[in-house]
Amino acid sequence: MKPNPDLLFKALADPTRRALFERLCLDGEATVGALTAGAGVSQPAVSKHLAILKQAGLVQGRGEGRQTHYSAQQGALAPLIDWTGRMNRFWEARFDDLEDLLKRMDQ
Amino acid sequence: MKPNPDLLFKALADPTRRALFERLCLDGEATVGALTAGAGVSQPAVSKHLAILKQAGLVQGRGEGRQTHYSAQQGALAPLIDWTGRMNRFWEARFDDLEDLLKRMDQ
DNA sequence: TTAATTCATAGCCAAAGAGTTATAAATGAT
DNA sequence: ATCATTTATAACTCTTTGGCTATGAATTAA
Repeated sequence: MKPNPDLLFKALADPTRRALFERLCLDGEATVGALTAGAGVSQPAVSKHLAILKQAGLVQGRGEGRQTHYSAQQGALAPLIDWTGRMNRFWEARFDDLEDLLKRMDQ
Repeated sequence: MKPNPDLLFKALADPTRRALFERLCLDGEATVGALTAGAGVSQPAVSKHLAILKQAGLVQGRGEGRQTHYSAQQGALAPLIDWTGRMNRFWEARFDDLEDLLKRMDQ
């Protein structure tokens, strides 16, 4: 239920998968057929990619008749945003230290 | 020189590699030997991972005598932060539309 | 000079991954 | 009831990847 960063990174590492997710983010809901039209791969390939994205918590599928409408899952990127933020923050912390050092040296 | 998101995602998709990068972010510079001690894999494996991280622009190596000091590259995560931000923003846009719709329905 | 240390590269292997075609399962249309 | 459509799964192939050992290249120590 709670998607760890590992699944997210792995899921988004593949360009085809990332393109699918981007499309769902930008254009909203879409059926497998519509997604297959845009992607450069076969329908089974798209279905497999969607399954992986779903497993990672990035998308959800809503069955309606014989077709499945997929959409991006809100908040799914939060762990990624957290992680990148943390890494950046620590770098800035060291940068602040350097600034402090330079300031002290300046006096 | 400008690291595209694909290289970044691919580089950070591997847990060992992500752990190396995290360590460099949190603890600053470290030699290959020191990094190998922490990682659960052989020294050649660490070297290969570092090469990939370097290729992605995530780290840099400073040769000093027979050892190489690696450190996290500042700003390297910017494309990732951009991308996640964009994806999130579009979702929020749709959310705002929904709010507008609900507000209009309310009247 | 010789020996030891540190890192990178080469070469190999097993596992994972992304793609395909074929087909099953479910639904909708005739 | 039959046929068509839509999606998911199965079975397979091929490539990529992450790991290892062995070794080379460069530097430092004895």
